[in-house]
This record gives sequence, C-alpha cells and structure tokens, in this order.
Amino acid sequence: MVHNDTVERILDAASALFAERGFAETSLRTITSTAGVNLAAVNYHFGSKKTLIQAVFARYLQPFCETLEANLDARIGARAGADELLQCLFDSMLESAERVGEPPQRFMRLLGLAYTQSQEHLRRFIVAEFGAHYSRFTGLLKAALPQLDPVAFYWRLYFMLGATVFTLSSFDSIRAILNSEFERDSSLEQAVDLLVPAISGMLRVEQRPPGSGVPAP
Amino acid sequence: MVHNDTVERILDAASALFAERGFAETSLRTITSTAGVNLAAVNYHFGSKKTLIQAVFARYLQPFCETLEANLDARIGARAGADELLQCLFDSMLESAERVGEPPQRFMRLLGLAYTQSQEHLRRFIVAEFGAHYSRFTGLLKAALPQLDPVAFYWRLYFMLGATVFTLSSFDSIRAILNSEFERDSSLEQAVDLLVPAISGMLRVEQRPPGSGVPAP
DNA sequence: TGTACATCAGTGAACGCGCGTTCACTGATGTAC
DNA sequence: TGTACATCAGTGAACGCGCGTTCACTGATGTAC
Repeated sequence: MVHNDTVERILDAASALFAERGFAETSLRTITSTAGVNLAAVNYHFGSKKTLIQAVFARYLQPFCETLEANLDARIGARAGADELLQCLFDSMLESAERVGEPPQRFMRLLGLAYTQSQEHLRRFIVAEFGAHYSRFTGLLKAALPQLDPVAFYWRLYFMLGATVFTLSSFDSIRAILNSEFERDSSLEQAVDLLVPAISGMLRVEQRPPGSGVPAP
Repeated sequence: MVHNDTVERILDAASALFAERGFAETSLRTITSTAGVNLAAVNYHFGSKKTLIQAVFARYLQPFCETLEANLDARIGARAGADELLQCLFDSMLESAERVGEPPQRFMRLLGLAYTQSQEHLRRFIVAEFGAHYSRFTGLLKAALPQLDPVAFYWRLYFMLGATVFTLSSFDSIRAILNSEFERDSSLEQAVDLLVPAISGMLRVEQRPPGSGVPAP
C-alpha cells in the first residue's frame, strides 16, 4: 500500500477515533467524514475495517520496536538492572510516539483496547509483529530479577503491564482530575517519572516462600 | 423491578456475554437467545440496553459495597496498615463474588470495560452507586501512607487499580498460559496472594524528591 | 359462587436505522508504438 | 508528435444485514361486587 495523503488522513482520523471510543463504536462513516475522504476509500486502500485497525497499530508498533531495539543495543549492558530496562522501555515509547507524531497515551489506549475488546485478529497480528521484540525485553528483565521464580515473574509482568497501560491510557482524564482537585498540572513525562520507580519497586519486592500465605497474627 | 426467573436469566447471560465480548459487541438477540427468553423481554423488564448494562453492574456492586463496609468496620482499626487494607479489599471482592455466585474475574473484566468502552452513562452510574464507599477506602489507604504527597498518592492509586483490574480480568488467559508453559495450575486466590504484597510494596516505595529526576550516572 | 374488570409477564412480528461492503464508473497520468 | 490503451486513486449510490426498539396482542392471576 502506497502511503499517500488519503491513506495518512484515514490513519490519523481512525487512530484518534478508535482510541477515544473503541473499535466497534467507531463507524467507517465517522472516520471518513472526519478525515474528509470518501466512504469507499477505506475499503479501497485497506480492504476492510479489520485491516484498517491493524494498519493503525502497525504505524505505532513498527517505529516503537525499531526504537526499542536500537535503545537496548545502545544503552543496555549484559547485566542491566530492572530500573535501567524500564527507563529504556518508556524512553523508547516516548521517542517513537514523537516520531509518529501522535500522543503516547493514544498508543497506550489502543493497546488497552486490543486486550479488552474482542479483536482476536488484532491480538494475533500484534503477537506476529511484536512478539520477538517483546520476548527480548522480558528475557532481559527476567535476568535482572533472578530472585523471582518463573511463575511469580510472569504475574509481575502482568502487574506492570496493567499499571502502565491503564494509567497512561487514562492520562488525559487523570490530568484533568489533578488539575481541578490540586490545581497542579502534569505532563506525561512526570507520570512516567512516578511510574518507573513504583513499578521497579513492585518488581523487586521479596517473594514470599510459596504456601506460607498470610503471616500468622 | 421484581427479580423473577426471567430477570435473573437475562442478568446471568448478559453478565457472561458482556464480560466476554464487550457491550457494543453483544446484541440483545444473543443475550435473549442465550437466556432462553423472548427478545422483547429485555426492553420489557429493563427498559433499554443501557439500563440492562447498569443492572448487571448493580448486581455486583451492591453486595461488594456492603461486604467491604462490613469488613472495614469489623477488621480495620484506626491505624490500619496498607497491607491490611489491601487484604480487606480483596477479601471483600472474593466474598461478594461468591455471594452473587459469579466468578470474581468477571466482575473485574466488567470494571475494566466500564473504563475503556465509551459508556459515559455507566461511569456516572458507578460513581453514584459506589463513590462514597470508594472514598472511604481511599481515605483509609491515604492515612496509611502518610509519606506520599497527595498527587503521588493519586497516581499510585491508579497504578494499583490498573495492575488489579488488568491482571484479574485476564486471569483465565494468564492461567491457560501458565498451564501450558510451566505445567502449573493457578487459582484466583493464589493470584491475589501474589498481587497483594506486590501492590503493597509498590505503594510503599520511597518517593523521590520532586524534580530530582533520574539519578546522575 | 359467578361475573366483569384490572394487572402484569410475556410474545411475535414488524419498524426504521446505521452499518460494512460492493460496484460500475470517472478522470488523471503513464506507456507503447 | 499523435493515438490507443493501461493503470490507478477516487467516487456516488446502492446493497443486504443485524441492530435496538415498539406495539398490538395473549393468557394467567388477582380483585371487586
């Protein structure tokens, strides 16, 4: 597919509208009228709504994976700590969002939707595009946390993913609440600066011996 | 509304199907045929699809709020620690899900959907039904973490909410992956036992002095 | 005890609407000879 | 240089479909007199 002006306008509109409302709740008519293009242009350029959704993801995922790989190569040694790795991950996210020219919270929101909306085709697409890069990162992080057994590490990965995706994808509404409640403005960079040490601390919590349960009173 | 058999069957089917696919992706025809009732019964008993969605939430939220209040009254003293409070919260969630007779991960999934799908009416409904109880809990938790400034505390609340909702709502798929990858079965209670210390550690991480940024190399 | 009426859960069929997709067509640009 | 044809982005109108909702109706049960 040639990336001409019409294609870019459709991707811009679709990305914003999907992030705001979800996939099923956004019609092709809304997308094409926002983009100022003909209704049939989506099917002409992308084939179907499904492949449009995938194309929206690809536009974020490709630069993100490239940036992450480059940053890991450049900045991460053989025995990198969890903190360094997290900083590298979030820096890559911010950098690649800048490159694509769209807010990072939009990408987080789309990622969250990919998990919660029933879009099996999308999860398969993301694993195919992103799986290898994801594995490299989790492998490095696992090596940085040798005290965790594999199952506990796996759960902590999900805790981290949940905290990140949920918080950053809601950044705009959290920011609005903090503004009205504490009269304090926040940037996404500040949110990431709060997130990294919190997650890093969560990952480094000592593991309870299995079966010990709640400490006796 | 009288809670007769038809009403219960509709709520059961709607709760399961919404959690599995989302609100927009689940049609009233699917719900009523799963429940074995007439298509028009939803509008007859609930008025509209919107109010059905709210009724599904009310069936979880009401017992959960009651259980949480009772447990806070019974088990939490004036100077409760974050650990105790979290344990109380998760115990209440498990207890109330048992009372309603549906898996707790379904409730978590619905909560996640309420945040990510564009259902403004639902967020308003949840705040109205649940806001006061939520405030009591967050007030107690804030008192247990006096070292955090209000903004940092607010962000940590979201990290906690994200980790919890995301992980527990994906429990079934995580469980399947752990089974196939490590040949180890997991229960929701085990997941909660891993979640509580991790979140508790995350909440208790020392706060960096504002503006200090990343430590110098 | 019998009759007339009210209430209410439930039903079958249809309504209009917005959806994703398709298709014949246009008009500009490039290519072959 | 001129003509015929091919390619391709884009378009306007229509397609059939599934959606939430409505409505006139049924039949069982309760109530008043």
